Amino acid sequence: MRIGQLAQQAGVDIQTIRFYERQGLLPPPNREDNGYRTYKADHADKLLFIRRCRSFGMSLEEIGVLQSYQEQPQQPCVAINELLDRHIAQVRNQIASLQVLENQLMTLRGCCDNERQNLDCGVLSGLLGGDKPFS
Amino acid sequence: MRIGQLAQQAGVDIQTIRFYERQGLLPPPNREDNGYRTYKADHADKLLFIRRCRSFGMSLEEIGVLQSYQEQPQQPCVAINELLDRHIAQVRNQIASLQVLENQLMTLRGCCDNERQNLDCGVLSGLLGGDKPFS
DNA sequence: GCTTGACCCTATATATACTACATGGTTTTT
DNA sequence: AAAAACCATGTAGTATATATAGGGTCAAGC
Ligand SMILES: [Zn+2]
Ligand SMILES: [Zn+2]
Ligand SMILES: [Zn+2]
Ligand SMILES: [Zn+2]
Repeated sequence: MRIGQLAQQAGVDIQTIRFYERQGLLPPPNREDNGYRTYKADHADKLLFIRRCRSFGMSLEEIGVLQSYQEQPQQPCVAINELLDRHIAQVRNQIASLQVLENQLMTLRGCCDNERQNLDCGVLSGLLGGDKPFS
Repeated sequence: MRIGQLAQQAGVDIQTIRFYERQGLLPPPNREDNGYRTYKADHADKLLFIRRCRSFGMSLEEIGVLQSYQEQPQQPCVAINELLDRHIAQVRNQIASLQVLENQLMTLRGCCDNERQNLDCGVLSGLLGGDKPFS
């Protein structure tokens, strides 16, 4: 299988596959005489694993760690679950931060009724910080 | 005022000020004979405006647009409020995406009880995609 | 006069996870 | 044979800074 086929199969850009190889997430495939990469089913599996982890928002570094766990089948899986727990905690932190931000933004938005000049815009005043609409 | 003073006053790294200047968000200040930048109160105001916008999660590009509105005091402020509305909508989209992700992650987390080997870890199986715990 | 430390300058590299381009070689199709 | 499609490497771009390298400037103390 050449890189274009693999890319189409996995729904990934060709460049992305080469990028994962450079990052050490995909092992370097064999090369044909002309230098073309040739992949086997194993590579396709690994690529799908990466993409699946990415769809869960994991970083490439986290994915690399998970791969190393995969290569130690006898080890207790506590480390895997801890990694996932940290990842979930981080997602929750992001959500919480964004919710705080959303509230601040709505307060700011409430400072203008949309029918003024830029000079008197409550939103712009709020951003300038002169009058403080926030406690 | 030199760059170090301005940085301390605004609670910003010196590099960040130079970075904003390169990005066109801060006007190039005058230089002393030795090449040192000298700032006035106006610069401090502009820097605080940028930082305040950043604390609301706005991009540097959005901030640039807001600055251009600021320089047109007579224009109706509708554009400002629309920019803010778009920004709020984007924050809400991010929150929604992250909440979907959080649910998926919790489902995945429920696939393992923490007391197995990596080989049998439900989390790892879920990431490998062989058995599909998701609809 | 000289050293030390604090401050300033530019230019470049790093982080993330790709994506796009430039340039050139190879294969396949027409 | 020519054109289209594919592959290769290497570079640069995205966003928002932060960090480092290597060097110039300035004020104080000895
Ligand atoms: Zn994570
Ligand atoms: Zn307004
Ligand atoms: Zn925005
Ligand atoms: Zn497990």
